[in-house]
Amino acid sequence: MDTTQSTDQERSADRRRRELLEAADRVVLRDGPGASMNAIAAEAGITKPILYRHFGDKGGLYAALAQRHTDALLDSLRAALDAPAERRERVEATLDTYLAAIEARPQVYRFLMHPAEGGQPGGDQGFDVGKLSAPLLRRMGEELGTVIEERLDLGPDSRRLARIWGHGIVGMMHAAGDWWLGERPCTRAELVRSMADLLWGRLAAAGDRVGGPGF
Amino acid sequence: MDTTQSTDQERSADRRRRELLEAADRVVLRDGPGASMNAIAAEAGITKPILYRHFGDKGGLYAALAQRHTDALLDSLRAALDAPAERRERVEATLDTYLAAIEARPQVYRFLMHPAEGGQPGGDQGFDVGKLSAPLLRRMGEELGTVIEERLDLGPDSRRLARIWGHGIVGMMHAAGDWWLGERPCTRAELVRSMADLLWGRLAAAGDRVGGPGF
DNA sequence: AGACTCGCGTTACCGCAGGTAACATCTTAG
DNA sequence: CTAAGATGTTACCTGCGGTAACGCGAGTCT
Repeated sequence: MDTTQSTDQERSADRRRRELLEAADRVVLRDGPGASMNAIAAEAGITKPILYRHFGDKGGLYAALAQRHTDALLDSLRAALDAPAERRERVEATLDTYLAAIEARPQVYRFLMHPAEGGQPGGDQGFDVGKLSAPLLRRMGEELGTVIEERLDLGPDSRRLARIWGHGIVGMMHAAGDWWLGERPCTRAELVRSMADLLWGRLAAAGDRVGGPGF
Repeated sequence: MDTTQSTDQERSADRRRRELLEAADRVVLRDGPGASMNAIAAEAGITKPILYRHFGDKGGLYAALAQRHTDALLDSLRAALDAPAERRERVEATLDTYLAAIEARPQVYRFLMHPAEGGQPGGDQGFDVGKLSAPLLRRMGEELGTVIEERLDLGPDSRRLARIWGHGIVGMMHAAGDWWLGERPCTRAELVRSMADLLWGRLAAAGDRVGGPGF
């Protein structure tokens, strides 16, 4: 009945859990975001119900996997953000870190980016709009927002402003990165510089083109 | 055999197509992005195979639906972008237009945003990373990039820069909007202002907070 | 008129995915 | 030796995307 002497079994369960997650990782890396539970179970050398015992449902496995990668990526990003350098340099390093990560393992990040679909037939209608849209993006946005708020002096509304900017910048990074991955229109460094330029207000500062639209 | 006298049937087919799309629209509006083909067919008062005859597969219906909304939204955005006003005002109007749209019909835009999942079992493995990720986002990004390039004088690399910025800004808008829809941390106007501030370089211009991190 | 095609629509089915119930087994405690 | 409980299995259910095969009414050709 007591909960104190379960260390042994918990250890074992945790180890299995990690093994399963690593297997899932391999499958996702190979098959992309559409990896099926069957495939993951097979890769782990077991069968489906075990996966479900460990993770509840596919969303659970998704969440666990997402947390692993999100943690890892966030650590890298934090390191870039905390580097002792000029702000511009830190921002560029952060952007580059993110892009390097998605460039190295695109399948994984494609898997992480979109929602779990959900849609239980018998259950609720699910009006929680965008509630659990993309965990990685959300966490990155929050994190970046926190960092911005910690580091910068933004006046009275700093909290709100920082969070908005956090999510906004992450979204910019993500969308531009996704597009860049598909089309490869330039080098990573160029992309980084261009995005930093955008954040540095070059859009606002640029001159109008001569001969405007029609008039 | 000839292809000239098919106007009548084409009219009819087009009308049915439109009806089906409107039905699909209603269902997506009600059931969210997980709307099933069966549900859509039922809503339209017909059965599945007809949908497949008209749209090929779910991706086809998805594409058709996406095009409708994307066209409509892009028209609104172009209008905001083309308004005879200061650049800052136009940017704010554009952001606000987008946010108003997703606020008005969140389900629809949630449906539009994420990929079709794909994953044909017998066919290719699908290594086209992010190729067809989110049509709406991509089109908006391209469109905005074009507009930026047309309007602004950005020096030698204007084409590349404009496209990057287009996709980046759209991503920012999307991510911040998605987060805002879920949490509603502030009014729409505040969000718009904050994002415009970001684009106007306030991040770069802000002062460091007194007493930095640990040192 | 009668046969022929052809667009529109149906029922019934396949394969596969997520998810579960029920059974088998191996270890460990008393 | 027996009882409990984790570990793993097979076999199954549901629902979805997608398809094949058939039914039917309207125009067309001879």
